[in-house]
Amino acid sequence: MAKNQTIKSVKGTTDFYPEEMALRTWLYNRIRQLSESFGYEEYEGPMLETFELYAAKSGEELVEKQSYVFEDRGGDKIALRPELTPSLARMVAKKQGQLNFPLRWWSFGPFWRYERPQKGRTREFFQWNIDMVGLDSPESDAELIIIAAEFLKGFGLTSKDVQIKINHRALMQEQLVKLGISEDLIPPAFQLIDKKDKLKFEKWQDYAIEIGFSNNQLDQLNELLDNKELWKESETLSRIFEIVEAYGLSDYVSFDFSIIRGLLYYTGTVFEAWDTGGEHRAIFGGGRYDNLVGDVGGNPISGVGFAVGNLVLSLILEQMGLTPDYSKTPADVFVTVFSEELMLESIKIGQELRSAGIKTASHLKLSKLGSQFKYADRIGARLALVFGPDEFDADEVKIKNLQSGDQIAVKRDQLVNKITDLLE
RNA sequence: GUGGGUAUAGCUCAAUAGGCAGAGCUCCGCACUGUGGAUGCGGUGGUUGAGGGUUCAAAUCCCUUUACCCACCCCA
Repeated sequence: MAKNQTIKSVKGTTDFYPEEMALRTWLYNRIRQLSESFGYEEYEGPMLETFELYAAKSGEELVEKQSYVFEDRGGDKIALRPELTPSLARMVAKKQGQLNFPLRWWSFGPFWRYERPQKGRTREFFQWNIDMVGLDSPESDAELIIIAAEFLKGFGLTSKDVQIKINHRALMQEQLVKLGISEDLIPPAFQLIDKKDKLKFEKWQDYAIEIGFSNNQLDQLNELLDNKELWKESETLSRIFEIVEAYGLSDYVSFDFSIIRGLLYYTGTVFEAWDTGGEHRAIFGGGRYDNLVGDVGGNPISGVGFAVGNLVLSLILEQMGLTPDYSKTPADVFVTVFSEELMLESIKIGQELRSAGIKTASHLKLSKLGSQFKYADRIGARLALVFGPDEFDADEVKIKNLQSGDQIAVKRDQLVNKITDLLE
């Protein structure tokens, strides 16, 4: 079939063929296990939300340019969710009186952002979100950072491969005020700091002057950015580092005054994880948000959490050879068909094995034994069964080990036991 | 939204200066009608992304267009 005749997939979406799906499921299972080990419960929000939910607080770029928005048949403005935290806030606000705080919740699902796809970025992607809502303390910030570090460590990534960089928005604000930066210059100042590593130094300085920094303030800002001990000025960060150290994970976590986070709703601790080579974009990002539940109509309640996309993480893991081998074994046992007369009996044999909990695929048409073995080998089956006239007369089934080529005959009534033994 | 690159068989890629569109792998068949992987032989598979132009002749040169990739922006 000619390529230009196949119907195209939607730009920026991913087809999960069995191999890719195996990776996704593997990732999901690790996430579930880790989340549950810290006592977090799985939840899920809708893929569709009102546009209004994001309009307030998610940040202009994300809402105005990157959201999939459409009008439904009733005329309501609907968005495909570009992130989960607002949905979480909405769900918490809705049942606020009935929930046991602090909540420890996690989720893994699809998100959509209308962007130009490139390496580590697609329009449809998956995210792990994990949040604690209803407890505002350095200890709760630290727990999320610990989970993040354990997550990375669990894959075999070392502190030399990845780093979690943390900062605190209140600390930044304080320090900027100390420089005599006026209230309305603070948001642009955050942007400026965010751009420090992205622009050439001279350009960055020009930009600073342009938004209203004095030369003196600029010098002082540079001093701030070079100050690796600045976190000591923040009680919260000090406590977080203390706890992280108690967990033996200090290597993974470092202070970085340039971590800002684009989303507007973060109010306290903010953190991101990066590969130390600086080759990829951020692996995850998160932080504390004080006002979000209040913003969607609930009583103000604080939360902290982070989101990990599947793409950058997968790229890094694959690059470092930390993904599992996908030994493709959809079926451990493959039952061949010898002849028209014996086909039903072969299918029955397959059914017996399945009843015993053995993953079994049956051949469903007459064809040469050779091609049946070939197929069995290709799908990764470990054993192939032959049931022909000779076996029928002797009340036996032949079991062939597809790796070694050895073949044995067993009595029909011992087949399940024998195969169970062989597969162990 | 801005900039760069690529497009030839299912996949990876060739095709001198414009001159018969090819190879490897895969797939299918046979050697091997009760046994897969190895080997050998044979075969299927193409409107060279699409549309137009120049030319005796276009995968190749020109124009238009689409898709994909990469970077910026932004972010997971």
